[in-house]
Amino acid sequence: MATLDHVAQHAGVSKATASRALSKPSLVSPATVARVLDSARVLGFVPNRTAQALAGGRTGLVAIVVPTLENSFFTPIIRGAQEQAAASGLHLTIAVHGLDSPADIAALETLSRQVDGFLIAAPRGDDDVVTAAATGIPSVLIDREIDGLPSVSADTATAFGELARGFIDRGHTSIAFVGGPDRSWQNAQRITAVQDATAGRSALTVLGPYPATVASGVEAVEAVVASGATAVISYAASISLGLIFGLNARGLKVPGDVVVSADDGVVAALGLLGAPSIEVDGEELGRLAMQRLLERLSSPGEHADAPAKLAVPVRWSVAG
Amino acid sequence: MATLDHVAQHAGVSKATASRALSKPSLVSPATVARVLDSARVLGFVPNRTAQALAGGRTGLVAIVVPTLENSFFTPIIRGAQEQAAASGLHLTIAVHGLDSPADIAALETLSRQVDGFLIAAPRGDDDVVTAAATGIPSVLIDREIDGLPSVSADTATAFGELARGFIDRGHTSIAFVGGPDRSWQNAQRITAVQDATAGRSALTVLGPYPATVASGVEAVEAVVASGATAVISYAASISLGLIFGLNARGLKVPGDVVVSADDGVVAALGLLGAPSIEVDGEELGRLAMQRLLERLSSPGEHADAPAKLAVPVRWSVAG
DNA sequence: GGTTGGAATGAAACCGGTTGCACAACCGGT
DNA sequence: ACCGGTTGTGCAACCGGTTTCATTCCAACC
Repeated sequence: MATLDHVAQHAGVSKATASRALSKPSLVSPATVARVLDSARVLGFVPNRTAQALAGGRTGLVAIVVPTLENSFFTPIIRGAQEQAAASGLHLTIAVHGLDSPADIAALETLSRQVDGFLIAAPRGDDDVVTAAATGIPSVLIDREIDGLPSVSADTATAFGELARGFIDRGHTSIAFVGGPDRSWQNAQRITAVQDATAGRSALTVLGPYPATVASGVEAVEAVVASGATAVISYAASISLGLIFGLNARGLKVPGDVVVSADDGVVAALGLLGAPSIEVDGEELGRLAMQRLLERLSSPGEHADAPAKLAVPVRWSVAG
Repeated sequence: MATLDHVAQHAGVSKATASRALSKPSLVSPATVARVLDSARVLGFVPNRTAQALAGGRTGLVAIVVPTLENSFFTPIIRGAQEQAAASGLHLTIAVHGLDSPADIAALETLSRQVDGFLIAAPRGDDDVVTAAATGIPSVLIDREIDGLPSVSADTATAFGELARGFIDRGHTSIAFVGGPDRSWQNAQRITAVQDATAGRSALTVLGPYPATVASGVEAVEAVVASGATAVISYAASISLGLIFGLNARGLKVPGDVVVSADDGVVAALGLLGAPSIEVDGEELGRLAMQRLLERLSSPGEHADAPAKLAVPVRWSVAG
């Protein structure tokens, strides 16, 4: 395996010059640069990332923390982040937890010494816990907003409100909201949005919390039916899928007792069936968050400026 | 940030002794070990992975290559692998591609210089391409078997065959198989299993290839209906979901024109509805594969023995 | 023509661990 | 009392780059 030393020798220059020729060519005469580059090519030189990392104080590794992998909402986010990181030559590693137990916090503390930055998606922990974890290492939140921390979130609240309004306009007078995890920021946002939209205009039953899985959608059917709602809005696409299954199994037709889904590529399929839906571009979310993180990594001086909370608009449609 | 030097100083020993006390305690007197450990704790010492990597020639990073993140089949695998890796103090990074294009191969070539080992899940590339990629770096295949390479695969063929037989026993005489990606090894296994089971006993229409998504399930409904099949077996849970949606939308009841699903936690929900199903424990798959990889990493001498192809049994149920 | 300053380069320190080798202390055996 | 053999420890080299600092060379300037 060719090292920088070999390249330098082959090119007849010192290791220092070879290093500069490869990473900061402007500091070296064009002729020398050409010679070094040529030697590197001939020898099939690939710089050792580990050595670079040790010398540069950077690991070349960033971590994304997600509360669960079960919820397919997070996979496009991961992919978007991964692509963006790869474009900058960085690796992405995954840690799975919600940042809401002492063990989680300790794990993140350790992890923070081993990576250059964090992407923290939908953490369940308290504001101060999350803030503590994000302090001392460049971090960007996803789908959670906390003062003082940069974040990228899907602006689903607006869409959920519109959805509720759409149902009311169509004559529904009793709406059910099947809620997601208790400590989810997005869940709180959505509940508030739906509450605001229905206030004084329609009955609203908030159910939950339910984990964002198909199984819990099935499980929630009973409560939905009991609520007497004619329109249902759920926290997540997976829950909606379960709802539709369960309602069908009970002999209820689904475009009829309308069900709404959010957050997922599955929505594309639901869209085909004429269901109202909200579509979050998770890949974009991940990409943007990683972009922000990379910016912070490359210009560490700009801690000062107020970290931006970026709200990414989502697509939604009321009619099928 | 505390370094080994600080710990050594604090404990009143040399850097070398401190290092040994932490990584090879048997070489150091118990009393000294205790003292060093104590100092490390007090100072909050976390070993610098990069330095360890440089000195040890290991990166402490392993990669899992998956063809897509869209198919939720892979997420439990990733989680299982991640947990197992974390238990050994290794990071897991994700690369997304099917190992079937020149760009993919080049990317993997580069990646192989930056990680200690590969987990390659369901690669689409030819045997020799995959073999070439897995050569020169410890690798374990998941859901793909190739002579000469260690692998861990779900033994779904058996289950698919049983499923088909079950349908036939129940009187179905026309079965449709909605196939997955063309170059998927598992898909080929499953088609063969279903063909063998139906041979001479039932008509069989093989449809596809379809990507493993809900949308393609919806898309496949037309072809399924056209085939006249009264029982449908699909390659993946996501496809089955789409099928059920689409069939329902056409006014067809689903336990009735039976649909089978595979490979997913979603199956749990389907099970609730009485649909026949196959359940693969992806987490176990990922865990086992990572275990095999870790073994290879820790004992590099044993290249010699024939690498084992491990077939993990899957749970399946014909009746609801 | 001597001084000044910038460009190009090399020697060596450094990042933070691991490990081969040397050395001292201490063991039981004869 | 002497010796081969552990055991415990420290020194220094090493992994493969990056970076600081000093040095050399040359063109420009007064």
